[in-house]
Amino acid sequence: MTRRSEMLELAILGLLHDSPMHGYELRKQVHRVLGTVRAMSYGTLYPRLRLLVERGLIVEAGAPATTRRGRITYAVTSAGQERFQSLLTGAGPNAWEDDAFDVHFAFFARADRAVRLRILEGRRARLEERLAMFRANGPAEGVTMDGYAAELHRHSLESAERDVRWLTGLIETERSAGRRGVAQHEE
Amino acid sequence: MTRRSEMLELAILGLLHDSPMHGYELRKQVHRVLGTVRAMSYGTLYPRLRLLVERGLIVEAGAPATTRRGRITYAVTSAGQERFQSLLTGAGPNAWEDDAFDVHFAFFARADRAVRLRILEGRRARLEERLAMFRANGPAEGVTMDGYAAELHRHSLESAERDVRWLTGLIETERSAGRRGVAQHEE
DNA sequence: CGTCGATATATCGACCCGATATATCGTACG
DNA sequence: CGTACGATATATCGGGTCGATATATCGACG
Repeated sequence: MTRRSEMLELAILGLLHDSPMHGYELRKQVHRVLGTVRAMSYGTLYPRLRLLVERGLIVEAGAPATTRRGRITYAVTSAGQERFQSLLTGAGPNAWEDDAFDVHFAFFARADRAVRLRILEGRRARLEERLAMFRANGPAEGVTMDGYAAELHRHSLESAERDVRWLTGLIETERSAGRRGVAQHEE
Repeated sequence: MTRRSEMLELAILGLLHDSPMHGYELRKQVHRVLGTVRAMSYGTLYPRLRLLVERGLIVEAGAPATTRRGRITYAVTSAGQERFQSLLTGAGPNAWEDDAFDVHFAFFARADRAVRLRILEGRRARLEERLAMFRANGPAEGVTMDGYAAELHRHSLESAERDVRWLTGLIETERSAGRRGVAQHEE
């Protein structure tokens, strides 16, 4: 299991939990959550669905009468539910990376506050680490940069700083909700 | 040549033009331009360097006296320069995508204004297209979204909108510089 | 002079992407 | 009706990327 394939598995299991569907529809949903860029190709999705069936995490669940020819509807099994939970709540440093973070975040309603805080803080730490590295070889240092390279550097820095502020706000919300014993964002 | 490999080739040729270097240093520079996320692994870089040598776009150029054992310094050939220019200025829709756009932008000083404008406008159009798709299946529509999914959606939208404004500013600058016959950002 | 972390290249297996092939469904139009 | 067309839907393949690992040298420090 690579980082990427773990993330895709989490996305598939999480979306199928919301409601059973077939591959084509599933991919559209992944696009919705992840954006067009980081989403999954058919060449990845269909083989993976079969693999998940083999491993007993999902099953073909189409009611033959209502199912159009050529369509295969999938649903999560209880083993799949467990796998989803362990991927979501047992999230390690893999979940700090860009695309994996988004998928985890999208399913935050199904994780408790401790897990949410751990992922948010890990993500923020990762971004700050990257910011430090990025600032270290800015245009001020020995590195030569023309106007465009410097502008790109500035803009990237600004975007990352904005994301850090966003995360800080979310962390603060989780913490204050915890203090008051209120779950503000629950489903 | 896939989209990704074209982008990596552009990055390698462009960075080696600035100054000859060996693979390890080259990768650090790619990291600097692209950020840690979208950069290139060694398993991609080293085979590609050898391929570029085979194709005559770069040469091993280490002065044996000043070169540490085990180091191979590369420099662009004139064929490599031409390839760089054709990749940069002949940029098609591939250059509208996230990582490819960044690399092209980093080398803008070596493209003329017409090319820069074409890439900036293409990039903006791609982002706006994505924004439209993204807005279309927001939380308002039939799609059910809990608080976290909605928050992710909102934040992604905001980031993309910010990038569009950034591009619009850059386009305006290029246009007004053109009108006044001034090349503000030139090296 | 010995150890340790940074520098540097090379290679391999797992597996992801993008393109393509194939077929069916919905529907609009004469 | 029927037929043409775009959207829906699954399947597969080759090219190529990633991440891990192996190997070895350099520089600094005590």
